Amino acid sequence: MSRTDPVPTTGPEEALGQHAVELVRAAARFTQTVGRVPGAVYSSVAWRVLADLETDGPARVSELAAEQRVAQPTMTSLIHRLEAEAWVERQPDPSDGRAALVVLTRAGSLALLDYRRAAAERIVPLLAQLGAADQETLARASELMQLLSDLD
Amino acid sequence: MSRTDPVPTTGPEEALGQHAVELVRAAARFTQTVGRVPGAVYSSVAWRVLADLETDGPARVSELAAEQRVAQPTMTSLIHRLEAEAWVERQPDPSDGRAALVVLTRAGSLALLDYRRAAAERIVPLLAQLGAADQETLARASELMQLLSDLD
DNA sequence: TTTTTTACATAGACATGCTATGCAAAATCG
DNA sequence: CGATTTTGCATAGCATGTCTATGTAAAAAA
Repeated sequence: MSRTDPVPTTGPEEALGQHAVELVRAAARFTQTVGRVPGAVYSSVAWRVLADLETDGPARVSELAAEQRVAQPTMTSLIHRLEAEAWVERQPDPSDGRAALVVLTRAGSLALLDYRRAAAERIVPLLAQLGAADQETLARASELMQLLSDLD
Repeated sequence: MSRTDPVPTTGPEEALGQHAVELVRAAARFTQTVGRVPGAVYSSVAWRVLADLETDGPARVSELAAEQRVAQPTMTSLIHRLEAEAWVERQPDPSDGRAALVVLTRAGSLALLDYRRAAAERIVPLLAQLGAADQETLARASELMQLLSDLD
């Protein structure tokens, strides 16, 4: 198979598809390059779990796995790591002997606060280089991306 | 350390910071939930490397690492995996005996095409549920996220 | 020509993700 | 009510993805 033969491109009727692919690419690249917080060891899933626990209170492992779209064993091992950091605690669920309730600790809240501070420090200078209209566009896009994530 | 003591929140002057954190969170979650293509084994970095090779032609390992904001050994091992898939080839750089030029193969182009098709199939139905104005907002946000990634 | 720098590979560590499977508790069924 | 099925989580085992530290060979500089 030669490297020089052209590969057919998509037709002009698929503008929405190209927008879709472009959006995923841009969001992934943005997450990769801008969204990395210096010194942060854990993935964005970890921080979103902590944020969800802060917002919604204690939750089961399987609930967290479903929310974050990861397999249950993946969430089990993440929770174990967060437990080792003392950022969450595991409590028995009084209404179900099989389940465990994952609870955010104060140390977890503080770690989340530090993470958010570091993320803001990193990104605000970039956003500040944009005009007000573009900043507004990105704010609205945040809502839309959240909405699409929920739709999924 | 109790779990119930409140953690102080940020002041009202930091609206831009909250927007910044929200944007990162939304982009990361969108990438995690919507951007996952069923059956895709490799990370989004892998697909972006292939896309960059397609757009810009052969590149060195260290160039690719810098572009994707990963360490050089990370890119080395990724290129080895892509080479095992026959999606890229390594060619000696005629002008530098140390360097290796990474070249996209036709199989790599086809794999990229399949990936884009699968991604579009996954995301277009979601985008189609939005109004034209929101679709336009997301298209502009794609450009802005790319711009911010480049600024970084 | 010798030294330093550069480009890439290797080693080793750990996080993140998956599937398959095990175990114990809850729920269901006969 | 006892037996079976389902459910919630843990464990095992594997591959990817990421890092830092270090090695090697070629190029560049001294």
